[in-house]
Amino acid sequence: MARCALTSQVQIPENLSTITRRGVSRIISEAEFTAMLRQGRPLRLKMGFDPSRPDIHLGHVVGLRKLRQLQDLGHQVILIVGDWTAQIGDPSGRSATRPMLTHADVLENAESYMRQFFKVVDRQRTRVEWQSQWFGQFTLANVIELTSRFTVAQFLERDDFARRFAEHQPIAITELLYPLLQAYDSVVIESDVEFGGTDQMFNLLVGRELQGMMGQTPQQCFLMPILVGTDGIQKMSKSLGNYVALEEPPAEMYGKLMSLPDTLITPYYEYLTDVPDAEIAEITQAITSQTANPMDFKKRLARSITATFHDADAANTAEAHFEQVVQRRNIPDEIPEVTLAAISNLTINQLLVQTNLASSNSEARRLIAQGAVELIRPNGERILAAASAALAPAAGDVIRAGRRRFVRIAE
RNA sequence: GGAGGGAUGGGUGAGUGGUUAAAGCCACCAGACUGUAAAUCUGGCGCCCUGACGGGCUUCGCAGGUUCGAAUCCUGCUCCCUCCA
Repeated sequence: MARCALTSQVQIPENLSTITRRGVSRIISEAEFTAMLRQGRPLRLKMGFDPSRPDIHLGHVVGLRKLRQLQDLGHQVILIVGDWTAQIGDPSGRSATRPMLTHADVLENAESYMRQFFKVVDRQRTRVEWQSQWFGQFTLANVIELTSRFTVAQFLERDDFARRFAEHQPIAITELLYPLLQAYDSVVIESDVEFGGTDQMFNLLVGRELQGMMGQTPQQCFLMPILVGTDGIQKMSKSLGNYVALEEPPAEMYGKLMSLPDTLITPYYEYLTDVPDAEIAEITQAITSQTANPMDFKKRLARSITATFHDADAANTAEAHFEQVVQRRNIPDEIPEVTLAAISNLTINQLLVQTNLASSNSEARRLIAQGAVELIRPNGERILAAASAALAPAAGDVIRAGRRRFVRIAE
């Protein structure tokens, strides 16, 4: 509805709480923001990203959905590609010398990022700006002018700087520059509202302050809650391996969502779906009172999210796959194959390694000892592999190693 | 410029000459159970040989050395952190 009316006026919703509360950790300042919304002019919504890490996962989606909601009311997203800082490379972390990204890498990463970004955000109402447009001409004089506005003490206030300083962890000088560059972006595009996770609060506030110093109306800061990853403990992040990527294949996406601890069902509904608040309250109630099986809510969640990033068919297929393989322990429809010739004369151990069901001979031995390996005949007969006995697989048989690893023997 | 501290298996972190393939925790894998790849419980978790018992090899920043024996001691190097100036 709103999205087809590109030229229409900005809408002002009567009930702002969907915008200002759900999936929002904090707005600085909420009063100023609602006043801005009521002005009825299209707001410039700033969102930046660093094309050194092109993968988007569900943790990022919380904020992207908020952008989309505001776009649907007629506001404008300005996506800033941090190509300039990305080419320097990220100084943080101990991964010593990260190779400098080439211009081609940056372009490629940016393209990949945007492909994912626009699965949620409306491309029609988005303007893309590259940081190099303004930082390309920056001189040392500009840098000095910019850095002179803040003090080291101010910057050491930032949570992670303070923590790392206290713990004697390294802080690179360039890292201190990051908030400044990000803040300057806000000035250049005259941002009205900037979005980021709660861990971005400091950076967003520097932008707000700098704009004020430069005589602009300070931007509002939208802090998105940190999404807890599939481990149920730490924030979703690629390096922790507890993430669900947007470009994950459907079955993988669905399965990862089913591995969420039950406690995460409610927040995921709240942050990642349009299921109404009242209904989420009912779900929460049903789970806490144990009147329903949480698995069913989780299935619905997994289906819904998978459908968003793929489509309804893919989501249904993923669910069928899950029920078949995980719940009923049957063989999946599509599994890798090896030819009988390729594995003849191999011991069971070697066979498992050859077919990637085990990473090493020792691993294969362990799996067998643990009773994880079996041969499944076309007629359904299952023969558990024992360390001493030969398996003698024939064409058409399937070898299973653990719950989810299979290989079929072809002619 | 000076002084001190540190580098251990995917992560964290014990270990200061042999009982250490290296504690504990996390992650991961498997099995049981089940309501799911949830939860819980049990086991495993360097590589190679072995049906097993067992054996062999490699590993504690890098390179040398001392010793019957080194993650542990010595020398040099690389990298990191802190404090003083």
